[in-house]
Amino acid sequence: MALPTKATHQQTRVHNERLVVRTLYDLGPISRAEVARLTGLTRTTVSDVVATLLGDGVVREIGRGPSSGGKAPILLQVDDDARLVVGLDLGEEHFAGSLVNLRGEIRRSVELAVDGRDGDAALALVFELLDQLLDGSAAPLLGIGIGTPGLVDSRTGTIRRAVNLDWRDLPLGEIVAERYDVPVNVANDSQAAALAEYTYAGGDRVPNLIAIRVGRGVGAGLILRGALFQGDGSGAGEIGHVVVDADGALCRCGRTGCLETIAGMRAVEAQAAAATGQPTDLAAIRAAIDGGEPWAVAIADDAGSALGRAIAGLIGALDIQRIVLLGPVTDLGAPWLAAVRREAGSRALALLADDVDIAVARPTTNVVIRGASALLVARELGLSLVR
Amino acid sequence: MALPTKATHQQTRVHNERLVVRTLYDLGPISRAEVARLTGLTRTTVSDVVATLLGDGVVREIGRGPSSGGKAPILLQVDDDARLVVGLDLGEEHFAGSLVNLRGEIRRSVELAVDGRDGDAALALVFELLDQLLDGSAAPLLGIGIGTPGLVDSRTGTIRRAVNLDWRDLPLGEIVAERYDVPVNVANDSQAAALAEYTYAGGDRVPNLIAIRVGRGVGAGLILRGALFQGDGSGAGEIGHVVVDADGALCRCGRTGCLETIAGMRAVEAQAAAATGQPTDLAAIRAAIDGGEPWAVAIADDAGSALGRAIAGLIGALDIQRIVLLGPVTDLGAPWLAAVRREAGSRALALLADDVDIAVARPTTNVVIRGASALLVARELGLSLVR
DNA sequence: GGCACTTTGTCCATAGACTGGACGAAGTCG
DNA sequence: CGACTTCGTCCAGTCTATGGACAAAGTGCC
Repeated sequence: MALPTKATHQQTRVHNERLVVRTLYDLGPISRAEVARLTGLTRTTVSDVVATLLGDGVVREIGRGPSSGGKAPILLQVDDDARLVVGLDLGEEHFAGSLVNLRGEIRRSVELAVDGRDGDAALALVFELLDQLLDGSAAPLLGIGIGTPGLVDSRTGTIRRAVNLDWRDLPLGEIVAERYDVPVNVANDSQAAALAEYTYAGGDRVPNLIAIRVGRGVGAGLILRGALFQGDGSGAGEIGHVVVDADGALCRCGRTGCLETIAGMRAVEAQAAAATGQPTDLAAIRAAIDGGEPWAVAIADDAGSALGRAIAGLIGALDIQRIVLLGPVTDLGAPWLAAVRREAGSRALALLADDVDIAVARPTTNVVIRGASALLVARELGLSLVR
Repeated sequence: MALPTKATHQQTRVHNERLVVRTLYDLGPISRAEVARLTGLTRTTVSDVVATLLGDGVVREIGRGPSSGGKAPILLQVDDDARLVVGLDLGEEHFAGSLVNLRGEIRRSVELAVDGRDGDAALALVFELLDQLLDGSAAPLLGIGIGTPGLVDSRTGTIRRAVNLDWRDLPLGEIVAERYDVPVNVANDSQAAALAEYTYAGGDRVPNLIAIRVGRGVGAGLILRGALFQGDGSGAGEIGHVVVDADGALCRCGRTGCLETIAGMRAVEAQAAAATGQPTDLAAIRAAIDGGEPWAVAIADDAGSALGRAIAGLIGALDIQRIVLLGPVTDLGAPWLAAVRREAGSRALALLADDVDIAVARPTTNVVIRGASALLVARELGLSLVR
């Protein structure tokens, strides 16, 4: 059994520094005195820590706040652009990347077409993307976060399997870290989404959260006790291939009746095509739902129900109250979401299900990029997201 | 959002003290110098900490070891009986308890029949059990660990719901802690079992583990990243009430078709009664299975299959490779276990399912008692099992 | 046996970091 | 305008880890 590390004064300091930064980040702009009250640290210590942070440029004084009967407080704020991170989204058709600030706001973006490249050629494309992004960037770079489909071991930064790029056990994190000399974190796309939801939740952050991405595939990212949970083989959250109907349709994974074959984007589109007699994409289905077409509503209900049943299983197993849905299929709108909630609520222990909040994420430019960047932003804030 | 706590010097000290104790506990008898090398602490600090521990009686000097070319080291060892903890198992028919030493060895046991008591009378019985156990005990008591059926919030020690004892939102931990003036930890029986499997696994300890207890109810205890995971509402692992067949039998929770109504002990016995036309308990079913009776094998297969499907969901969601089964229903033996493995293996992503090890726990004297005690032993060693 | 060398455990001065009280600065309120 | 409050800083004090020095107690070689 590996022994944990000893405790030193430096660690105490680092811990408290991060505590102060995080407090300012989440609840800012606030004064030193307020930070002291919130954290339990003395005003002396907070002042000392803040002096360091001001010196590093991570925090700024932005003037006086309203007095509450005494001297007016000097308000402090994290300088969102004091540090930058890179977030990459290695998608199936495009490699996209952005420079992102501490608040997850995108400052510059680059996108390159994959054009069927794989293996080493795909790796070279990653380098090109990074070079373009970093060229002439101003603020110090905290690190690089990478989101990719497939099975990823975030602790080592290894891509265990990414079918379309023909990568297998590729130590991508290590390779990139060496080339650019900054920390690198790698996660799959559902996990990245969960990290984004968690990190950028602001004061509304909760320690346990499930983000479910419903697109071509169905996958979940689990944040448990404030950190990404990946399980023993990096496969935690791979709920898309749990068999929900043994007599169901053949799945690309080789089994039949996986959740993906009922709730996934392709399944939904195939159902719609069968109903209309012609190829029908999600947008068309949504339009039909809005137009009140019964077949479209029924399809949304079916897909949502299947997902809801899977979520009920998650609730029973983990008792997590915040569940965020995202991905293309969420476009199916209210009837779909209602079906998800109905099934999730009625198939788990009532005492647990009643407190669950299932919602669709605010659509943002690029969740994967933001999530990938979150890995590094969180590190600066002392939220060790990967353990 | 609850802010984490600040770091202080005292915490540094506590951390290092525990680090030293754990090193001695796991690798004992060794010298101060060796501890310093293993932990990275200076010899000065280790000496200082050890002085405290000697004063507390937790550690003993047991003479000189062999020299390796210099002054012979003074060997140190944790005194296994320097502290005791109490583990309680509040079962449906009996309340059992034991005094346990730091190594998990049972020193004294007491068992009292419940005889239908509930509410305050049941609470009084807990007190009587504890009084008998503690009467005349020598070594200082570290604390009391309690395992009980039902929904338990381990952080606060509150029993949220225990149907058969008619307890609801009972702050059992607080009550007992106040009466005996020691720390108290409360966990439900599945969680206690998981903790026992984890803590006393010896060199075979893995950070992620699921223990599933199949008796009258079906419940799981989750050890994730080396700590008990309870979810947002203390209900993590309550898989017995996930609906697996919406058209199934009525469950005591009010819904229909919960896992418990198919895989639980009562369901199995009811099936058997229907097949034989007379009341048939688990032992009788087991005998019938051993005798090759088709109806009995079919019942075992049905019950095992349902549990296996639920486990497949867990594997997909969490990718945990060590799953331990325990409780009365495991007596159904090989056909049941085979069904569990078959369904679990064929209904989760093959890449994940292939590495999973599903086994029945070695029957031990009392898993719940040992698990409950583990909570406190681990605390002394600085393995925070509950977070 | 004597000497050089190693290892152990302790002592002591020092440094890093938090604490708590005191104090001036800068507000509010009557 | 004076009493009171709040903010931020300063300073002395305390806790705890650190690193070097040193005596004690071994081993090994000549």
